Amino acid sequence: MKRRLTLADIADTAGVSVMTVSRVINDKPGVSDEVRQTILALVESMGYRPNQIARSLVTEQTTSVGLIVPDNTNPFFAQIARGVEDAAYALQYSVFLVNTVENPQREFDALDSLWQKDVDGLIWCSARVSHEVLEAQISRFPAVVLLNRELTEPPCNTITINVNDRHGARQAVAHFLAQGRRRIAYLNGPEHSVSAHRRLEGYRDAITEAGVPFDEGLVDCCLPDTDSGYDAALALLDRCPNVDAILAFNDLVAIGAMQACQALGRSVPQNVAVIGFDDIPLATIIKPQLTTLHVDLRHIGESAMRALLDKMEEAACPSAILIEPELVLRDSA
Amino acid sequence: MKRRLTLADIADTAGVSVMTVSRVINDKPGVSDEVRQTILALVESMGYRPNQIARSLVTEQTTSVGLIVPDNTNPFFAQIARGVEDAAYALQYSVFLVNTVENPQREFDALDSLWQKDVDGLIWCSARVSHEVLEAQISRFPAVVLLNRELTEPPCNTITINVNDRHGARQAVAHFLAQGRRRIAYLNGPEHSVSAHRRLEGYRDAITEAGVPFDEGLVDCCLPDTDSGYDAALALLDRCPNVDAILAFNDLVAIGAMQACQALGRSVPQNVAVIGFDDIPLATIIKPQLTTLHVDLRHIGESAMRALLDKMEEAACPSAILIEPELVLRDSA
DNA sequence: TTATATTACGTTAGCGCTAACTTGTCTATA
DNA sequence: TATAGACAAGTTAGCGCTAACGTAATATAA
Repeated sequence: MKRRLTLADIADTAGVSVMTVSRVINDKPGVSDEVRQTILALVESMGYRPNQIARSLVTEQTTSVGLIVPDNTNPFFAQIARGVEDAAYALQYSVFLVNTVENPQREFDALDSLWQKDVDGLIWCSARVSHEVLEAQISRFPAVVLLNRELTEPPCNTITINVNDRHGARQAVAHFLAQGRRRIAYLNGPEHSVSAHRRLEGYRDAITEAGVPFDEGLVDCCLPDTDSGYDAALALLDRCPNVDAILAFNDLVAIGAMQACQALGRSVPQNVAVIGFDDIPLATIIKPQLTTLHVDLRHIGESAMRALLDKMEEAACPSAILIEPELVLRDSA
Repeated sequence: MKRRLTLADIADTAGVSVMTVSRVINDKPGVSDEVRQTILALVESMGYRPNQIARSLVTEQTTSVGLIVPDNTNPFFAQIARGVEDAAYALQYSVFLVNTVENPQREFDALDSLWQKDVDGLIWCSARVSHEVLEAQISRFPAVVLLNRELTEPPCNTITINVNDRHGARQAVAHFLAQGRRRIAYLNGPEHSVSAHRRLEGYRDAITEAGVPFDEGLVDCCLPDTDSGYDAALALLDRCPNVDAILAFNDLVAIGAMQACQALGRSVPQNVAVIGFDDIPLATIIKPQLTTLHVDLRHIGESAMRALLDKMEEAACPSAILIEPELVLRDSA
């Protein structure tokens, strides 16, 4: 690796001062067209690229953002990450990806490290920390987009993006009820997940409003993956054999639940109807195809990145975005 | 956001020079235990964290690496990314994630941007660029791990990690042959993929060595996703209705192929046996469960990151790692 | 005792860049 | 001709940190 070219190298060969080159590089006024062309040609032929580190030190901008997700192999977050990265590329930003793997220590370390790296903004998905920690951390960053987390008093530098989980869960339950199903179970997600709480609320409200008594035994928690969904559904069907519908926290849990039904000889949707959440690509790949609440995850990722940039440019008022999920009827319900 | 604390702030309140604080922060000798403890306590209570940007400018190290993948939503790369990030976390490094989406311009821009960000190393998956461009780019970085790409004269700063694609494809074909199948098709991946070429070689060699004539009509290319696999398989089965086995470039293509078989009324594995490649989580989720060549992707990601760090620390000799895939028999073949 | 090493600091300079100010030149206007 | 204004540069300083060197005080050796 040869020594990196600096502004001074270009300036020397062009016979001008570093500032003149800097002005050209940053497309700023105060340089004649003639000199500008000369320098531009030199930059091209010598292959000069500004050192972002040095630039960052003085401008206090790094053109990079942090993206915190629980697990990038979860298709839900993979799609969001893809959307964020696509938008970041278009906006000339770089993305630090960090997994928390549902581990508080690692989430904390992630925040610390991103802060030390001086990111211009942070997209924080499914923060599991307490309210106080959340606010304290947010205040350390210039701008933050919070996904799947509400804030009673959102700071100026923050945007929240939430899926209308309550409404989504209600739609699913309404669909079950319309089919005449009454023993409707809910396999919920992680205990500290905000989405999980909201979906549970929607489920309970829809059930009770329809005059069906809420039965704690029909609700259980599990991790948001296929295996956990499988285990939880197995236990559920053992405990309450007359269940005729399962709403799942997300598509992965729904798929696990369908597999459990099949393993127990219950056919889907005849004996047990299943509805998932998110509409990940897998939903149309498995058989029976999964009825689910569609959310355009890639779009959410892109919006998150673009909204973050807006906040970075002018930390105006706080703002909240609510995404409406849409029930997509397929084969499982 | 309040002003960031600097070394000088700590030094002032401690009544020492910045260098003394710097020595303590970096755990270097030349400070008495007493002063060291005082400063450590101050750092703790004031919540000081060094500014990585400033540190990077002088040390020319950023403790961050770049990870280039075609598409992070592809489970193959998602698993690898997860492995890389896990190892990076353990090693106190941060990871820039960049997608190329099979777009040469974007791949080029990604490299440029990572270079400007001064990453300490680069993990480059499935590089699609020409040999010359590859070598030129590698020479710009302190250390590079190349995944799925071979190098005739690997530079000192490079490690290549490859899956033994030829052997994998041979195993699959051998399994088909042992079952008495003779009309064995191969749905290959992207044209510029090195893995695709190697798997094709393994397929052809195994076929011809068994005395079965190689038939070009039984080979086709497609993008490495389910939809493309579906379309390609549909066309294939239309062209050559007597196909009795399909080897797919990867699991996603294999799943698309299975769906195409089902759509055409061909049962898997009775009429057509299917074998995939990679063993992504999906392989055990779909029905029939996919027989495939298992590769421990997460482990590859972790190894890549650790190997990269080794290279960064001492750019000794070049090295190459070869991963042996293992045929996992399930239901599809 | 004097010469030499060792320890525990402090001082200076500079990484590559940009913000803010200064200087010089040319032109337009009274 | 004098004078202000516009433009095209150059000069200076500093972002926060660390490498390299300097220095004073103490410890060790001859």
